[in-house]
Amino acid sequence: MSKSTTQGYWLMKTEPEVFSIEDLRRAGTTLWEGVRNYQARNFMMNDMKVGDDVLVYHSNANPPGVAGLAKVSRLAVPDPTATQRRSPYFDPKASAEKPIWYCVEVRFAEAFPRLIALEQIRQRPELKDLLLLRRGMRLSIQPVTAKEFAALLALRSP
DNA sequence: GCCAACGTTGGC
DNA sequence: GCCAACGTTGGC
Repeated sequence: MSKSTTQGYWLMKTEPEVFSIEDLRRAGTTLWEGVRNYQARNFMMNDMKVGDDVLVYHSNANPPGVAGLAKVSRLAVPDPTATQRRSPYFDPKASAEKPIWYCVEVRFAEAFPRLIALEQIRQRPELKDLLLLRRGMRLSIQPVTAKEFAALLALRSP
């Protein structure tokens, strides 16, 4: 895959106790630091474009679900935490010359009045193919189709 | 806290 | 390159 010219849609997981949609609201923008999985990194490095829509998903939460929306605001740059010795995301194999890890910047767009709960998503037939619902799916950054994005947004208000 | 499913590591 | 051991993810 490589960067296309069409609108892209993504789902990005975050643990709300670490960084929630409200944290993103306060920050305005943030580098999506700490991704240490090659497949997820490759999505950020190769495919995510400024203006792509991002569903912010709260994982390891009670209940888990999509908490809000963001937009990609900057193309991937080296993840600064990879070379910060005191960061929990420090990777001794990374260096300024060979950063290994990259991250995009995202900008807060909206926090949903109500979480779109995982359980609610499971019940929607039009979302049955969502990667998130696939058994054993742990990928922290996932592509979403335009139809799935629209179907998810339709669930955002009661 | 449990544990299934997955990714990574490292010995061979 | 195989694969067992280990660490992590994340729903429950």
